[in-house]
Amino acid sequence: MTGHPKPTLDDVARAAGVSTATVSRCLNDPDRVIALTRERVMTAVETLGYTPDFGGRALASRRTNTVGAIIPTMDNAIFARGLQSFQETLSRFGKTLLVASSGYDPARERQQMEALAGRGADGLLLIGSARPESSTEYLRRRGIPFVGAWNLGSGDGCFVGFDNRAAATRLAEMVIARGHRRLAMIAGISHMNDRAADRTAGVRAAAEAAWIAPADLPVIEAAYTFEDGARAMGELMKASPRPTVVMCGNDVLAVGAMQMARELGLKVPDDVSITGFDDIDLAGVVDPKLTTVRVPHRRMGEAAAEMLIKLINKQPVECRVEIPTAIIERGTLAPPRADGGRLG
Amino acid sequence: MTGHPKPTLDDVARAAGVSTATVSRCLNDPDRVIALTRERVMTAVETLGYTPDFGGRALASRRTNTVGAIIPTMDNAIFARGLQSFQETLSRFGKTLLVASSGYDPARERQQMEALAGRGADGLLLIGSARPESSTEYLRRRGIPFVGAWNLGSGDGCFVGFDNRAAATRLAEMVIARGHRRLAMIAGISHMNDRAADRTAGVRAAAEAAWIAPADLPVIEAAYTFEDGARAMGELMKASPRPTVVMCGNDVLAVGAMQMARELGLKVPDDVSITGFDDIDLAGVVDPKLTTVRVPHRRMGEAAAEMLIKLINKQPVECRVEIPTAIIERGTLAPPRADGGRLG
DNA sequence: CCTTGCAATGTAAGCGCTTACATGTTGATA
DNA sequence: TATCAACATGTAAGCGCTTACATTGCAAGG
Repeated sequence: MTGHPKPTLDDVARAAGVSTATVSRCLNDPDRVIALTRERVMTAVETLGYTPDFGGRALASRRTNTVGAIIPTMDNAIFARGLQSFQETLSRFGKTLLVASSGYDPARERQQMEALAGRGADGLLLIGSARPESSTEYLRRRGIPFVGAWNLGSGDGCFVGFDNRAAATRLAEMVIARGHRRLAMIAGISHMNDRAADRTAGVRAAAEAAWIAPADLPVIEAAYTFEDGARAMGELMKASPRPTVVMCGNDVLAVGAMQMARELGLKVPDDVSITGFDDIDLAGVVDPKLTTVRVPHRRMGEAAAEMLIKLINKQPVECRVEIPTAIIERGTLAPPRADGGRLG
Repeated sequence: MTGHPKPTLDDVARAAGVSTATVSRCLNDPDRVIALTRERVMTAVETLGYTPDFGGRALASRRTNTVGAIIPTMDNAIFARGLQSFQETLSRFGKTLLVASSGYDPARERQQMEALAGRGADGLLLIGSARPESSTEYLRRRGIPFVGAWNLGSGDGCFVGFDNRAAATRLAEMVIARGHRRLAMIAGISHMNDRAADRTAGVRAAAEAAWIAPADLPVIEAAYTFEDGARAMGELMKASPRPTVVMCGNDVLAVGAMQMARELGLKVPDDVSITGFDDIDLAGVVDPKLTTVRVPHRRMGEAAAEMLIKLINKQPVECRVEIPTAIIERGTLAPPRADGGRLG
């Protein structure tokens, strides 16, 4: 009864007593087949446990209805959230998502581009805009449209994302307006990560505009873990006089910094203020709740999907969609203490 | 210069002045081609921007070197971690991972099985063991090996995972040994989630063994968010007398519960003890640090990949690999207060 | 009763690749 | 020098599907 382990269209056709063309039509455009036949075919499909071979189908039809996404890492809630809504939107349009990760390595990203192109991706979602010209050139040559997300590129590609730099500037301005003059920053690793680099640049710009000397804005880069945030905070707090506020490149680092502050016996925000970036769930759970920048990932994923689909269909698109961010004031930012936070 | 947007093997062969067979060999088994020819071919590949078509290749060679994974949701750090190492291990063996998500819906899981089978997956990683017989039957029929992960199934399939039930029992026994007699539990949603169900069952078993009445172990199910954990905690704390300990089905719920405790003015662990499950990074960051069960996801992902590859290669395998868990004692579990936690 | 036209189905040519087999070219051996 | 491996490359047959085109059957119009 079990028969052939991997039935083909031919097997189904034979079992149903029709031609392969009819079976194919049943599967792709059922209305073109009379009900009686269709039923026979569907029964055969069922009993044989037939599943169409994607490769064969793609080869013959020259369509895949597949789009790819290359994210730096899967191990990061930030991308997961946006990707989820990207994928939901795609599937509303009958498209399948293939996800690959690059590990923040441009060479690997390029590899994955080729892998996805080879798998027939009609379009690609990439993160940010920091990549060699040759990579985008490759896609352009193959006629594969792509959109950069999570950031707004400066080049001529299509982007949907946040103005990380401007948001960081606004937050820093707010911090300075509270009276802080000795800042510090725990930034994400900026190498090949334009989001992290932009956030740092934004804070620096605000500091400069307020005549704060670079020496009063030390910056430490740290990987995306609580521990790295904590370690960086430890470094920063060794200075004398201490910074009165530590601005972090993301919420994970900020929470790590808060933990270290606690261990050092420093009260947040009385002894030191801390700010984050992203507004992940966690930001509302820590004590005190984190002052941060809200970054609406779901909306962005949706917008990115819509843009990409338009590009694939060669419809006209607005090629630069900015998703607005918002500063969320909670409990970790306060004016500096009157004594200026001197040691002892 | 740009030429054909999507060059094929034929184009490369023509450009290099060789046959398609030679190009194919250059790409798949370079040693079988003399260096001079190989160079010509590679140059042509380069200048044309050629990428092999996966569909064509799979069709002709009847191999894909692809394995699939179907996880309940991408939006969850728990799976991300294990999946990452699963994928790393696979790529050491030259295999590519395709990830799909089911949204905890068996019908959708089945769909994804077919999609991955159609894409030529040589094997599948599934989560847990709760699924209709017909789904596993489908895979068996098509000769696609699969392993269930994150839990140890009872059936005849292959599994690599944790004994969620036993771990929960051990933790509950420890809680009871500390003197707690009025427990409560905030469980994950158990519908179609054997991990959550097993953890609840484990706690119940320990309670029963200690002659704790079911009334002294109320259980509320809550979704995987801080907020749901907090809400459930709110419910539980209305009881009088209050439970002296709240055991949570995962760390996210536990942290939500801790937050609510704080809002209610309850000190953890003095007024109420809380335990988690999973030992995510966050568990070491909250204050006090969470007592929980460590679940080594990376090791599991690795083991799952190794098992699946053996199955694909039809090598003999130990079909039931248990990854040991460990209770991590930190700050949220203490003996109940002498006054038994009466209200007021 | 023979067209005509349409609907339902069949026929067969590839889609881009791999690979068994055939062919051509060496250099070593007899 | 003839013979024959051993090697480098070419030839061509599909892999499982879709689809343009061909065929068939049948109702309606002339």
